[in-house]
Amino acid sequence: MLDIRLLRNEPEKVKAALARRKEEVDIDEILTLDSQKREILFEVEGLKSKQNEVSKKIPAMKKAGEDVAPIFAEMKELSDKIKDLDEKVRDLDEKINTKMLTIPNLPNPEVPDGMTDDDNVEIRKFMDPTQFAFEPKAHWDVGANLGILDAPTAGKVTGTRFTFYKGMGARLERAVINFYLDTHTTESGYTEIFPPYMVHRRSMVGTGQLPKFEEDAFKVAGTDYFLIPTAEVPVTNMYRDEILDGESLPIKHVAYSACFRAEAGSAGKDTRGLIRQHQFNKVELVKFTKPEDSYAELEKLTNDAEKVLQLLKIPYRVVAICVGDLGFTAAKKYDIEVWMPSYGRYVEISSCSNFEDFQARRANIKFKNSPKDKAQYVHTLNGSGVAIGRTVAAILENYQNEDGSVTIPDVLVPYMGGKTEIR
RNA sequence: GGAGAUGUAUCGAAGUGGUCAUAACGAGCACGAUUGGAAAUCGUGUUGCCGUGAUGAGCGGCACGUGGGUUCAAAUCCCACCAUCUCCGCCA
Repeated sequence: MLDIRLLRNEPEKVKAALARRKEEVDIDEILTLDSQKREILFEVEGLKSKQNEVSKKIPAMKKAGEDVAPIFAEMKELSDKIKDLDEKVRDLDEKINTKMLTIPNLPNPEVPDGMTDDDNVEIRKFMDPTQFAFEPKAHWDVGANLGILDAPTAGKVTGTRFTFYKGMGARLERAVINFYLDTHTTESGYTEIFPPYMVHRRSMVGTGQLPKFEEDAFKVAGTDYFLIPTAEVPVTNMYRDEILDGESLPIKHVAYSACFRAEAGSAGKDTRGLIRQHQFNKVELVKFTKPEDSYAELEKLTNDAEKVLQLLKIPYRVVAICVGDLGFTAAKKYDIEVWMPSYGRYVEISSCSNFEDFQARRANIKFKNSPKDKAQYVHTLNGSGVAIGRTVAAILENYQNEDGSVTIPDVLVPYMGGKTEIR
């Protein structure tokens, strides 16, 4: 959420920033509602002040035996007026709030222009795309041939966009999860969290999934719970409505979770394989920082995510996301994309974002440097560190051999019970 | 799922309709006094949000788990919901 005072004080700046994203938001309408609200607020607060003043005198008057009936009548009138105006303020507040919650974050000025992923800018590369002396297969064929991935059975049991992992496939998924968690906790200093996979509405609003994108989420019937689309939601909301000690910042968490996405707008896209599933595994990195540190921390977070791919020796590149591809909540974002031979291109495996105070304002997460300081909003950041299913897909494709077997990356061998290949 | 209890500042906790929420009392924390230094002791200070104002001071409003209601007036009375604890039931 943006600061409404920013809208009041610098409406042109806000409009210009939103225009870069080609977002149509009626700022002036919000400002009109806001000034109406403040006008009524001013009036009703004056009336309340009077009400308080008179109420204080009543006990003494009663004690003195004075007739309070006329005052009661007068106060009743005042009280009714206050209730009426309070309701108007409440209505206006709700309208303003609803609109504010649907305004996306303002992009950082450094974010490149452009509306599609073609406009994203490559920043750096690790290794070259894998070269094969034979015709490489797509991971869904590699997995099916080895009997370790089984989409048809998932179709029978659940539906499309689900997969059974079997045998060494299941083991590989678990190995990658543990390798990522171990690396981020022991080498990069993140504290591990294992969060709930369901959250209530307020948490989804806190991180920005709601109210605008309800169709993307799975809602649990008969409850107010949503299946989490990413561990970012429960982990960020751990600190909702809290004022943190500045000494404790930055807070760094790593969380494994299953993630659930309705993929409402993706019909027909990436229908085969592990790339786009309704349920997938992900290890997520989440940071809470002081405002002045957040951009340096974004670089570090991106590097932390890259590190696991370097250790796995999978070719990847990092791109700076353009304005139009930023998503709703980010002020700046890097994607890490792995080389996927079946796609003949790089495919996103991680998004690392700085939300600045956009989520912190929604979720009301603040910090103080000392008890005397005024509380201010933290900056929140997160990034995949990284997606598990897409990692497994990348391993099956980049590490495949001509005979259909797959070599296990060295760093995963201990996690695979010493096995060096799947065949 | 059933029964009961609880929810007040950083923590414990008092307050059961008004003149004790500038929240008693105790502890913590910060600063000061005292001390060679410390402990102890004494003193002062110590929530957040909104409006106005300059992001200051000051002034006003709001907040006693959350949301409603009754009343001239609600921490206090009523209703609903949420969370925690205890017991029972069920269960991995």
